[in-house]
Amino acid sequence: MTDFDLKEKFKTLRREGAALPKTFCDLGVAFWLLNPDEAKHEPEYLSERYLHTKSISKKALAAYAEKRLKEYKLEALFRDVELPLIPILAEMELRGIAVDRKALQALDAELGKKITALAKDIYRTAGGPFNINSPKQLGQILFEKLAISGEGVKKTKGGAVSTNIDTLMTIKERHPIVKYILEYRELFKLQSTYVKPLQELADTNGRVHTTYLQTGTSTGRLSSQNPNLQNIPTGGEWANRVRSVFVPEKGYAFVSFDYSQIELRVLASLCGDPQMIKAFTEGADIHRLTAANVFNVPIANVTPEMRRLAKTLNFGVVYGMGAQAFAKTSGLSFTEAKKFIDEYFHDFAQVKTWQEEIKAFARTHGYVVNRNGRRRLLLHATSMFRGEAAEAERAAINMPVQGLAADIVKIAMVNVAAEIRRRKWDDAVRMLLTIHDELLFEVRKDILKEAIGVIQPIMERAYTLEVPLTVNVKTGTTWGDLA
DNA sequence: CGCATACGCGCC
DNA sequence: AAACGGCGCGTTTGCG
Repeated sequence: MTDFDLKEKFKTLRREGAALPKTFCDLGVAFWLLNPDEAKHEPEYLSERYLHTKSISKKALAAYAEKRLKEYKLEALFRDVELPLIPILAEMELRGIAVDRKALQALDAELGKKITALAKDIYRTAGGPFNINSPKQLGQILFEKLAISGEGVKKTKGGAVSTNIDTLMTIKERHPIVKYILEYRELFKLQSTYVKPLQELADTNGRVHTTYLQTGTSTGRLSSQNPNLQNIPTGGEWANRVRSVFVPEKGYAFVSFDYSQIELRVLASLCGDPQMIKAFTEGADIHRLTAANVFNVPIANVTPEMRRLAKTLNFGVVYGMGAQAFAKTSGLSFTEAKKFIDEYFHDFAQVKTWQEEIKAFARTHGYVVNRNGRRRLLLHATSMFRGEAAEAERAAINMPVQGLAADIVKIAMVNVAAEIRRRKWDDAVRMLLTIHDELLFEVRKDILKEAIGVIQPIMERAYTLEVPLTVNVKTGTTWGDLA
């Protein structure tokens, strides 16, 4: 079977109780691999774009895709990872994940009361009602009507005063209304983005079914929509209440498996930095190591504050962060931030070397590839607009890292699914969600321990890097209380 | 009225 | 002066 959007077709077949084809080829996925930034993957568009004809021939498109996948050395990734993933995603989407509708209803009501009360506080303090959800109106109230000092407050792209979290935090002590706004924002966000939609989207069995977009990112990751189950709040009291509405079926427990520092391990492997490799190989705390290096202190003398900064630095490096951004997220001055970044690249020189190499590659070739041949076009790498070129360079630095991490998770999903099938655990061990570096399962309680013993090593051996992959396992009775 | 955009914010 | 990679989605606002 050769077609576009096979996942949807597989779902239909499964709903009808029909068997899935043994061999299949998804042209949408194929063309996405060839150029993941291509917005459209419909046959009409692709025929015209690549075959220069208005007539649509799946055969011709398939032949073309096959030729190009071979040329780009993407066949293995396509055949062994992306294609086998399709029926797995179809199964996950069909299965869905259960939400506790009573708990959602109660949370909705509770949030509603809190939000109403906060709105009253805000109107009273502001001297009259306005639309708190309108950044424009809020900005006028804060900086004109209440005349709060706008010192140190950034403007938005459109030129208006920003009212985002950062702004509100900096002016928090300048007026009592600000802390009401902050709390209102948090609760309104939770209610409107999560609590209300989840109730709408739950089916008659109380399960919500996300849709995974296999061709939705430029780096190789999956994305999730309608609802997006990859951005459910985590941490914080209210966020945890939201997460806790996700529950396993009766007789099952949730088990989550998350890769520890997968992107940093990938980075260490790609650049071959001896210190980083040693740290991961020995199971050391990478953020402590970084802190010890950039602060020039022994590991034992690293304070929590030093570690916190080092952690920000480590993540930032993967994204191609500059001093400005580091200063902003860390609270350091620009000069201090720059000093630490320079120190970081001095201590981890191979990271710098690798970044320069990949940037040069992007400039020379107009694209980058990761270890599995996954590619991303970056035609702006040679742009004469500095901002545009810098953006492409950051993408060049990030894609091989994020993309390889994505490959590893996908390979793990394929291998785990195969083992579940081999053991005839299809109904007992259900892969429910994939959240970039984490897989969430619901597992029948009687085989909980056994299933963990099977899944964890498969994930840890999914891919061979220069450093070990480690997977943390947690279990729980809701998604909010995994331990 | 629907639609696109700006803004803001949730996650990895 | 200088915006760190990748996403999806809510509300508001202005447009046709």
